[in-house]
Amino acid sequence: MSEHIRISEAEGAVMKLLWEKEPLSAGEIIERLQHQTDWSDQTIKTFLNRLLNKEAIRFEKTGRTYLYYPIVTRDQYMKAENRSFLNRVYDGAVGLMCAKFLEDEKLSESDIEQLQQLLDKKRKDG
Amino acid sequence: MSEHIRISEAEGAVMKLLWEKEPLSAGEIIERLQHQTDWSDQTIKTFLNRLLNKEAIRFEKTGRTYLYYPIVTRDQYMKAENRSFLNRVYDGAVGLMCAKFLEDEKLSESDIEQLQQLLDKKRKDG
DNA sequence: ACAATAAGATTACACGCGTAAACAATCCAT
DNA sequence: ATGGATTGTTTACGCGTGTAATCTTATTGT
Repeated sequence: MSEHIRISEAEGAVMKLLWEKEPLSAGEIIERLQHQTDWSDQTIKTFLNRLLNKEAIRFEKTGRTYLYYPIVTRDQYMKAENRSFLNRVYDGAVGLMCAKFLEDEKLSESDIEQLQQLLDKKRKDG
Repeated sequence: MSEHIRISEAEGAVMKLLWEKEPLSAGEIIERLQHQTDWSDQTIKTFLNRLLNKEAIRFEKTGRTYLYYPIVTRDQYMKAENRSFLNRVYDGAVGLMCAKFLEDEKLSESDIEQLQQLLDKKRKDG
């Protein structure tokens, strides 16, 4: 069942673009990525192809241009990555993990408030 | 300068043992890991060797037995993994990441309380 | 002292991924 | 219709990793 599609880091960069705006043509994807990275167009095409093979994205051929759409959602991706990270590094100990992040990373005021609200809600009906 | 030692998932399992109790002999490490995994002893020896080469661990030869010690600390490891995960998946957005974890994962009462205290403290003197 | 055993070192191999060149197919412009 | 440009497909290659067999060296029992 859907056999746990694994999206690599570089492939993730492509997916992020498609999650922002869908669909995108190969040209658009290449252009945007070349602003952020130093990948050649061929390299980016490779990633598109691998994502197609993994069925993480699909395309629709409208006349001359291929338009790409994500199949895997950002939410699915984040959830899967979270799980594997949490288990790999923290053996599933969410509390420890969050604590470590809060300890090391800078959070804005609004981040903090937002998290406090989430925690409150979780305490009530979690 | 310490050139960012990258510890793989399987190697991480070895490190975790050494972070729990230090030092350990190869035999002890092999025995413990074979309870948790289905790796052969040779496989585990490979990981020990790679960790030695990466200088993530070291050993002391006391008579016949090699005793292994971690060089990289658990804290260094968690910090590095956190950073790379945060950037890879969330482009550095800690708030978003924590929110996603809180949304998807179960936290115990005490986890929640602990985190709330951390957030309080962070808001004050962060 | 020597054979058996144990422990570490070396070598191996397939697969995913980052990286990209080479090749093929399609379409526009002339 | 044809050649160049565009875009997609195939092939390639080195490195890290999971997986382990084999080789070497050291230790220990007899």
